[in-house]
This record gives sequence, C-alpha cells and structure tokens, in this order.
Amino acid sequence: MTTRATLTDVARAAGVSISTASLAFSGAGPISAATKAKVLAAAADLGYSGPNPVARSLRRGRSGVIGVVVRKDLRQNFRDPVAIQTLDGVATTLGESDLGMLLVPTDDASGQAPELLRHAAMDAAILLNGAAAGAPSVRVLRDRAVPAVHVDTAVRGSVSIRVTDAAGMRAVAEHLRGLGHSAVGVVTLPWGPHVEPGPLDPARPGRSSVPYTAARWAGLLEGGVLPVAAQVARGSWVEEGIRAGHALLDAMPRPTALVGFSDLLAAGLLLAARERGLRVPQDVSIAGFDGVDLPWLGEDVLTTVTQPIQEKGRLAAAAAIALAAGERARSAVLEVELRPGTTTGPAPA
Amino acid sequence: MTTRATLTDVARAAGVSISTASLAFSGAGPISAATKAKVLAAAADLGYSGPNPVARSLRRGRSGVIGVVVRKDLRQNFRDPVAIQTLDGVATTLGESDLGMLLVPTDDASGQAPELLRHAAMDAAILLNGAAAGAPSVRVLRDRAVPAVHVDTAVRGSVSIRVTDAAGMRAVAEHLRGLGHSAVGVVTLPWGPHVEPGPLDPARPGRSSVPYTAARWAGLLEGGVLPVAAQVARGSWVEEGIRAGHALLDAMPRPTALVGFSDLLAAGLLLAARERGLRVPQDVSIAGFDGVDLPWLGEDVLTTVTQPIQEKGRLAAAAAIALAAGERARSAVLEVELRPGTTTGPAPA
DNA sequence: TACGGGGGTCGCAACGTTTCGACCGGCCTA
DNA sequence: TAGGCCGGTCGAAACGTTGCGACCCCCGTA
Repeated sequence: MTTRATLTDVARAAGVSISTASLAFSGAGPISAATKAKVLAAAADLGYSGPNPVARSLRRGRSGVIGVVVRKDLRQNFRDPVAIQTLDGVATTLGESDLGMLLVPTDDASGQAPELLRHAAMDAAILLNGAAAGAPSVRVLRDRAVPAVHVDTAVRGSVSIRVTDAAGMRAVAEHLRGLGHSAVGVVTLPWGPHVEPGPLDPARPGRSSVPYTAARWAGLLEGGVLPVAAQVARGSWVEEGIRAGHALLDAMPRPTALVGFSDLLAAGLLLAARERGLRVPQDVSIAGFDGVDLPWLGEDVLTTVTQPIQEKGRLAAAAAIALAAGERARSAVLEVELRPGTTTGPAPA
Repeated sequence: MTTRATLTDVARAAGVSISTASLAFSGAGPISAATKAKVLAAAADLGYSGPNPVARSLRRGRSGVIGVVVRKDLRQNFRDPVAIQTLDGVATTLGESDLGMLLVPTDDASGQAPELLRHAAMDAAILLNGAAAGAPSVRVLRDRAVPAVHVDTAVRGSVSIRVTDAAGMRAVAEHLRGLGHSAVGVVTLPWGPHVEPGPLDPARPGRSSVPYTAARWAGLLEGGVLPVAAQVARGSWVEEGIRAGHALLDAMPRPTALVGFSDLLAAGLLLAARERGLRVPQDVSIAGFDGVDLPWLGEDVLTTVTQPIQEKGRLAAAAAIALAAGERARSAVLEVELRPGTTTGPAPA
C-alpha cells in the first residue's frame, strides 16, 4: 500500500519549493495566482487533500480542539434537555470558529480522570460536569495547564459561567407565598455524593455540595419558604419527579404547592398529581426551574424560572476560545426570570 | 511567560538522553526502575505532565480521535432518545479504548461539509447523520482517505451498521392486521430533502431517499398494510406526532390504528388521541418504532419495535476502531423485535 | 580466560508542517 | 538613469515526540 502524499510530494510535482506549496494552502502570504493554481492542480493529481492536521497543529502550537467534559453516562446526561441545550450553545459557538469539540465523558465519583483527559490534545476545556475545585478532572487539567471554563460552578482562579440560581428560586418562593401557599413540598436535584436520594429533613438539610443545588435551596429560604417536606432526586429525571411527587403528596398535612429543582422533576410532580386525580392548580400548585420545552406535557404550561441555557453554552465556548488563544476571559453570571404558567394558582382555602 | 517544559528539558534535568526519558513515559521498552523514577521526579519538578499529545500523534501517525458526524441542530437531534442512545453506545466503546470522540455537527442540506470535517485530525469517522453516498460529508471523508462507518445507511464500499427496519415494520403491519385493523394511518419520518412535510398520498408516495424511512414504508406494505392516510413528519418529535395525529384522525373514515415511524411520533399520536378523548386501544390502536423509554407517557405501554440502539453505537465504534488501526471491519445488520404493549388491541367493530 | 548474550542507554532520523528571513527581479519614482 | 520598494519565491530551522539500530558493560558459561 502506497502511503499518503505529503506537501513535499506536491511541491516536487508542481516544481515549487515546499514553502510555496504551503502558501498555496494556508493562504497566508503572497503567492501568484498562477503558482497557486499549479500547486492545487498537482495536489488534485496526487490526491492530496490538504495539509496534515496533526503536523499543522504541532507546528502552530494549537490543536484547534476544545475539550468538553460531560458526565459519564451520556444516556442519562443527555436525557436532560438542559445539558443538551448547553451543549448546543457550545457547539454553535465553537462551530463558528471552526473549532473541534472533543467530548470527554467523565466520572468524577470514580476518583480519577479518564485517560483521555490526560492525553488528548486540546487548547482549552469546558467543564459541563459540575466538577468542583478538587475534582480529578479539574486537577488533571490544571496539571496539564489546559485553561478551563466551568459551567454552573465557581472555581477559584478559573473562569466560570453561571446563572443567578438563588434569585430565581427566591422568585418562585415569593410567587407561591403571594398566592397564599404556606405548605410547600420540594424535590431537589442531587444533594452531593454523601447524601442518599430520598427524604430530606427540611429543617436540617445540611449544606449541599452541589453549588446550584445549594443556591436554589438557599433561594427558597430567602424567599420565605421553609418546605414542609423535601425529597432528594437521583437525577433530573421525570421518573424521579413522579416518585418524589407521590412521596410529597403523602405528607400530612398535604402540601398545597410543590416545587421541582428542575423542569423535568416538576413535570414528574405534575404527572404524579394527575395520577392521583388532583387538579392543578386548584388542588395543588406546581413550579419548576429551567424553562425548557416539554411538548408532551399537554395543555398545562409549567410555572418555572427560565434560564438562558443556550447562552450559557455560547458564553462558555466564547471564553474557551479566548483562553485557547492565550487571551483573558471573564466569568459571567446570567440573569434568570420567573415565568408564571398555568400550574400555579391561589392556595386552596 | 515561560514556555511549557518538554521532554528535552526533563531529560536534561534528569541527566539522561531524550530517548530514555521517552521510555520512562511510554513504558514501551526496557528501562531500569531507578532511571524511571529519576525521570519522573525530574518531570514532576518541572511541572511536565506527560508527552505532548500532538507531537506524539504526529510521530505515531495516529491521532487517537474518532470523528462522530451528527446532524447540525444538536438541540433537535439530541432531543431524540435514539440519537442519544446511539451516541452513548459509541462513547462507551470508544472510551474503553481511550479514544477521543470529536463531535462534528453537519448540515448536509447546505451542500457542503463543515470546515472541521476537512481539517480536523481523526483516524476514522462514524456517520450518525444518515448521510447517503453522494453527501458532502461522505465525499470529504473519502477525499481525505478517512475510513468511515455508516450507521443506518448502506454506502457502497463502506462499513455500515444497520437494523432490519423493513422486517420490523412488517411485524407491526401483521400485528395490526391480526387484530382486524384495515384502516391504518401513518406518520413517517422525513421523506427526503425534496418532499415537504405534511400529507402524503399513500397510493403514490414515491420512494423515500432516506434509507430507513424507505425500508419502514416498504415493510408496512410487505405486511399487507396499505395506509388509508399518511403524514410526513418534519422530524422525530412529539409535536409532529401530535400534529400528524390530529390530521390522521380527521380522515374519513377514521383510521382504527395509527403507526408512527418512531416512538416519539407514536407518543405524539397517543397524545393527540387523548386530547380528542379517544380511548386507546378501544377506539384507536397506536404503534411505534424504536423501543425507547418514555417515562412521561403514563400508564400506557407503547406497542413498538425494539431495536438494539446502543448496540448499534457500540458496533459502529468497534468498527471504527478496527479501521483506525488499519484492520478490516465488517458491516452488520441487527435484528429488531416487535414488543406488543397496551396501546394496540382489536379493531372496533 | 575468552566469548556470547542480554539488559539498559543513547544518537539520530524521521513525522509533515509553518514561518522567518533572505533573496531576486521588475517597476515606479525622483 | 539610479535607487528603493514590493510582490513572489525559496532554504532552513523549528515544533516535541518515538523507535530503530548501535553501543556498552556486566554476567554467566564453556
């Protein structure tokens, strides 16, 4: 088998120097139209389809690839519309700069970063896995001196893109209080590695080690809502919302309002309420967080807090691009907004 | 700013040759424990975190990256559980070999392949975008001599991983006929670039240019079902299923059974039927295709055809790994299976 | 004592590009 | 007509590895 043609071969065939041949492809630098055509013709002749990307990267000192660190179980992870929209934002912005997106599935709970993260070429990384300061993935990147952008997590000395989680949840709390609700049940996102999913004592929850979970809980309290019952979900899944919904609706006295820390959880709450024949919002109000599309929800429009998810991804990508180019990048905290729907109403008398 | 340490620096600091230093990291070749420790110590001292991946790739002639070509709009694309599960399978298998997964969003309709596909380093590619033989993405890869694995599409001279779409849909048709249904409405997946979404004449549908759409339609006919009404969906989305569901249920005489070319579409059909107060399956039977989890569907268990989606991804990745290593890989066609649920029943009298 | 073998180390030549500086004419301007 | 400038081309030196072959020395064996 004959090996692939290189720039040297093309140059020889075209009767020019290697430097000139390079110019014909890179476009940077002066070259006459005639020469360029000659080189391109020779290239076509030899089946040469452009400079070897690896060699180019080595010479340029840049790989043109941004690592995107996501949670290991893509199947669960990408079932979450929030993750997908973030990724979509990232992909859009990276695409505009012709940068590659290397997906790196990571399981920080395993205690070590994947081999890939240690060895793969990348000019910068975007951490979508919510890894905190001490996490393996973060350490590996630091050791490799790969600049990192954290999404939804603040890490000292790193750029991070976040939203005002606490303020958003406070708005929900105030909204519910304004409607006269005083008995509120809550299903939270995972609380942290050392807290089991299931019931949570609202009076002594301990501090969640997941930044946005902690922030959203804090927001609830700031808004004057101390839940009468709480459940910790295994993940942002509808099934968990259903399970938690039944658990919460079993509480005595029954909560008049239920809050999900994500829209998927809230959708589950809604389904649980429906299963029990409860009318929403007459019998029970339900609110979520995220503002994602749930086309299968039917007539109901979920009261929720919309966050600019795609924008978060785009900003993260833009920051990563800047860092990859050796420039500085700034952290950002984006605003969220309460969007009242049809699933919340006055508390029953 | 001081530039990053290289193997040369480490070797010098450790007082050994570059080759020996390399040995300490690659592990390939004989090296005394003492020397290795010395080199590693020097490396730690200099903050050297292992060989530069790009240089290594250049030297080795392999980048350790597999390109995964997906449809452009990640947001729509990844809303589809099928796409996600496939990707999950791919990621799992690639991860086991410590290979990177470069996500390349592509819009073949635009007529040209993304810059990234032309220029990014990859040892092989997996096409999840259903690109047919002539598509830009396929051409670019061929020109670059990047071996490709096609999923759900057969391309002459390339490896492809598919399922028995026709057989699956034939099983659905036979199932429905066995239940006495003769008036069947269908919502198909997109038919091809030059066929508008919306109503389709079941008697003269023309041949779909999307291989699995064509195969599934053919399977229906093979099973003895000539639909009385048909709708072409914009994509595998619940909303489209709902829209099509209403359109199909408006047909006179009303179909007694509805078939969706995907579970998401079928779920939409189900929701449309519910919205109209129709009982499933007493008033209308509904069947889908894919066998994905739809936890929000409630009590109903969708009658569907399960395909080994994750397995498809795993096989595709395995094939890509083989091709990247210069070995041969074989195409595969996986079996699907009818899984009767609670959404199909005897045709109303 | 001489010889063979093997573990460990080292030099050097790639891998395929980009880019910097030098060089060479020809053309414009003074 | 001479000087300067600029468009176009070229050589050569990196970029940071890996891996082949050579080499050296020590030990075991004949």
